[in-house]
Amino acid sequence: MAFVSSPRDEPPVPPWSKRRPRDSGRPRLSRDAIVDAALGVLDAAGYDGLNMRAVADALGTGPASLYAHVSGKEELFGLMVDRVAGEMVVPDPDPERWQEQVKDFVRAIYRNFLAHPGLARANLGTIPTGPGAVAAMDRFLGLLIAGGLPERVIAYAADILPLYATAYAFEQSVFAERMTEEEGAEYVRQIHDYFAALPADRFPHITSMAGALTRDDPQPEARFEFGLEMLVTGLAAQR
Amino acid sequence: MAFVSSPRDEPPVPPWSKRRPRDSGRPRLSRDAIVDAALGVLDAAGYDGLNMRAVADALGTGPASLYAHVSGKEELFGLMVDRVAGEMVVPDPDPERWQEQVKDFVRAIYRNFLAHPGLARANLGTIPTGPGAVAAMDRFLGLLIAGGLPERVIAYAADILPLYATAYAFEQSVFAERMTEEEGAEYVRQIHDYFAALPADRFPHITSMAGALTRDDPQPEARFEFGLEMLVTGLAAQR
DNA sequence: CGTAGATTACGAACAATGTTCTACAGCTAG
DNA sequence: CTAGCTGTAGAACATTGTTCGTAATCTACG
Repeated sequence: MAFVSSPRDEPPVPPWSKRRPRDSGRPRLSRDAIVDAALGVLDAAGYDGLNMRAVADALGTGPASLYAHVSGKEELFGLMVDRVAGEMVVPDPDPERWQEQVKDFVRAIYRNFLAHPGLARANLGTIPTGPGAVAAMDRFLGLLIAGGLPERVIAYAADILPLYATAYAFEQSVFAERMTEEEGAEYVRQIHDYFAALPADRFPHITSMAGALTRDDPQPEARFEFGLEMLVTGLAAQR
Repeated sequence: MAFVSSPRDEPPVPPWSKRRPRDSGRPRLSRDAIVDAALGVLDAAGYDGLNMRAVADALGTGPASLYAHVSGKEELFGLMVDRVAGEMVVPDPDPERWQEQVKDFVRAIYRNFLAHPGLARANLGTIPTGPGAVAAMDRFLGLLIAGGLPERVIAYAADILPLYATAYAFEQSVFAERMTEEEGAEYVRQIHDYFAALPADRFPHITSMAGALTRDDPQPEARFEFGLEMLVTGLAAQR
């Protein structure tokens, strides 16, 4: 019973299991099947390609049928976020390594949202209260408690660290959706040239730092790690 | 020449200056007038109320007229962000107080985005390159340079600190748009009761920390300040 | 001063999308 | 076997971003 989020007992990794219940005789729909299909559409078509008609098509039905199981697109987003959150594996706390464990958890959030582009957008601005998110949150709190932090600090950190991972993943996925890797590199090059070509008397720092400001963008992970390091360092200072 | 962002020499505070050029004889539209009207609509009707028809109505014209000056909604969002960014005032660097100056700048971003709910959403996932944003960024870099940080650290911090302020403001404004202050307090109370009522054997930390996790939500500034403190502390450790 | 060309304005319409209306099919209870 | 309920789905409605085609206005030049 490691995964409380889902009523199914299957291994949690592939969400494509019951994508098309139409194939067997009965055209039965369900919340789980809809969430599965929606995640499939999201992965295949991105945030802009995720609409109720596309989800219904993936299930071989019409958009109206979804509303018998889901109140609307917003609730569907919430269910998708919770499904992904429920698939997170959080280790048992090891007080000796609490900083590394906390970082690993934040990294996992980041990667999960990158894997499903657009989900980060759905998570921002909600307090996730589904079973999957609650389970992950509880185990995350365990890691912070093992770090010996005061309760108020834990409460703040439990909010701010996931926010950082979500915001960063959101920013990344917006770019990943809008352009390919090569186009992104080309875009960064243009930004670099634009910065370098600005009038140096009015923008002395941007022009002189144009290289440093744009060089590492092909490796966004390094920047993410840097911010994570900043946050956890600041957190450890609160003990 | 304090404000490089706008071609106007008026005081930058009230954006309602040329809201209705229809009143005088000539029905002239302009990018600036459209951005002004859009910011007015955004403040009055929120993110969901901001659409091309509403902006056109505020200018006494039809939606098609806007497309002669603005390529679409996305560009309009970018112009709005840049307008607000250009109104930011960044002090001259004082090496003795660099940490406080950096914090003030991040706070200013946060407040600016809170003042115009929904703009944060438009800023996430873009590298702002308009004149207003570039000017603010350059002066921000000056503050970080005065702190004596290495160049690579400055480049990272210049990206992560605004990202934090933007993400936090985005989260806040989503709630502010969806519910009033009292409704928000009621919602937090419900979350608290939900956390406290969870089965304590499966979610031991959430249940025992339900109070701490939800108590301070009426004062989101404290949480914002805490995260800012974490970041700047971690930043200063990199000197 | 007047005309031609270009720019701007904008009503109308198109396409995409979230959602609801309404009718129908199939299962279950009595 | 019938009544009713639940789930299904085609059609349609409302909203919204955007484009088309035409009219109005301005600018440049003779």
